[in-house]
Amino acid sequence: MLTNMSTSLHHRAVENLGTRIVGGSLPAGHIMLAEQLEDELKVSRSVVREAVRVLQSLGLVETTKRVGIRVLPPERWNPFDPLVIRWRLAGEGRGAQLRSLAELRSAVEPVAAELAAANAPAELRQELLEVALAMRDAGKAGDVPRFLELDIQFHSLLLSGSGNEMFANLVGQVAETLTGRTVHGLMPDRPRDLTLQWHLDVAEAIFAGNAEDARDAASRIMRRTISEMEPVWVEQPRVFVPLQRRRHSA
Amino acid sequence: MLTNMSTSLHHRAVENLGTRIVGGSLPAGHIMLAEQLEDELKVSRSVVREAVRVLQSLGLVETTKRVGIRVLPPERWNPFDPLVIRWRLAGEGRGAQLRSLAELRSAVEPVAAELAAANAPAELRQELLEVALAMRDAGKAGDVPRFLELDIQFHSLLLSGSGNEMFANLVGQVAETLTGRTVHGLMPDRPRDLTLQWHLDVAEAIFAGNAEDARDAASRIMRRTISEMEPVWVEQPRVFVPLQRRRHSA
DNA sequence: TGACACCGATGTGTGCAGACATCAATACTC
DNA sequence: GAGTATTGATGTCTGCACACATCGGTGTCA
Repeated sequence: MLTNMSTSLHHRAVENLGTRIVGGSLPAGHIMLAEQLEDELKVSRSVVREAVRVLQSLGLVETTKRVGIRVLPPERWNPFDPLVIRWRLAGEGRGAQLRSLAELRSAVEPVAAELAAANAPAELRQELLEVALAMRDAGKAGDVPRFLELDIQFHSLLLSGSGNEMFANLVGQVAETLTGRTVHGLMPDRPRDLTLQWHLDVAEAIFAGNAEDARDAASRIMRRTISEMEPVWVEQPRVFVPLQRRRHSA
Repeated sequence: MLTNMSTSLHHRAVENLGTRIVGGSLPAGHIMLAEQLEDELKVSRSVVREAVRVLQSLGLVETTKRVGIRVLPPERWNPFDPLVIRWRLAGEGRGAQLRSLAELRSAVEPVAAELAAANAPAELRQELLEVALAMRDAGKAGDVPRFLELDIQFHSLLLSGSGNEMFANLVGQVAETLTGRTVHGLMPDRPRDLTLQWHLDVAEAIFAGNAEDARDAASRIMRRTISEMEPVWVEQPRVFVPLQRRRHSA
């Protein structure tokens, strides 16, 4: 072992291969041999094997005896896995990934708001309201970093408050899109008054237990968000997978 | 090695541990030792280590030197992974899992319909229309198995037609909920006329490129679906995870 | 005497090397 | 062309060395 630093070899191997596959430099159909990977990554057989097993569970590769380790096409990847999402965001697929996430958000958040209005515990409703108020203050003051932080917190609370663990799990991805939007300079210098008001509307409706209003206000935020972000993914080709048989994975 | 049959040792090890963890017989915080797992599963270290690595990538366990392999609480599991979903559906969490999936569907399908109306290729729109018509026939004839098959095909086409790979990836899970609903005897002997009509409405709106109508009709289907399935998950406690820091996974 | 900081022993995951088993694609035989 | 043998890759097992977090003992100081 030559250079060991803070991250395990396994981790680095997964990261290396995952990035290259998702990034496209290892195209679908490309075949690698375990032994070749040992040489290339300068690690032992066990490290390679454990890494390949993980990539296999993500749907990035499959192994066949007498053939080797075959890179699978994107349709086979698990698009919900945090690793895959991160790798896509870091590479060529960034635009398409941001669009997918934004569309997913636009679908989920209104329903999450609806569920939160019906089910969220009292403290969470209270906190949501406070965050919305703080967002308004930070927004009107033009404090962009603070606003971003509160924005993430708001949408995290919303998703958690739904009581749906799948929704709650999207917190990380939503944070990613929100920061990405700011980093890409897609946010106006000072959040629009309407946006601030809609966030307050969501929080108040949830606080009051009004599911329909919460959903409608959240929908408005999502529509605005989508329209603001569209410039990022213009001309990203959509992929229509022609009714493939889904495996049970493995 | 005593009994080797059709599935690899690795696969069986993952399946064994995954089922037990998700099923609850290995509770959060429980600590296992690699050596102990070798004895228990009657496999070698390499098999155990590769299996543990996969479970780690799913968020089911974490490993710590000098401590062992620790089972993680459900909030840490990746709720979107097909394996985790399958294990949950097979065990105690079945009700809660079905609810989560149904809520996710109810969020996603209307947006998918909207996107399909705007983007789907012509052949897919055509096929969707034909399937909807066939559903009507099978429904009126009271042919339940045929109807289920077409229903799955309809919703699969809808999700694929959105051109969003995350939506498209939900096909398997949606099929699971649809069959589950039928198996659990939650379907009326003969699908309601309104349901059949709404499916046709969705197909026609998408065919005509009318996004709003497609979304509204899909929403109606989803509301009906939720209300029909609610009996399955009555009294399932919701979990509100209190603003936990999401790791970058690994 | 008691509390605390230090430090080494211990045990566990991590990584390595080499062997044999298994199985499917290919080549060969008839 | 069908059946069989070969071959080469992954699958599995094992013994070893290392890194390092934890625990317990020891020494110091108050």
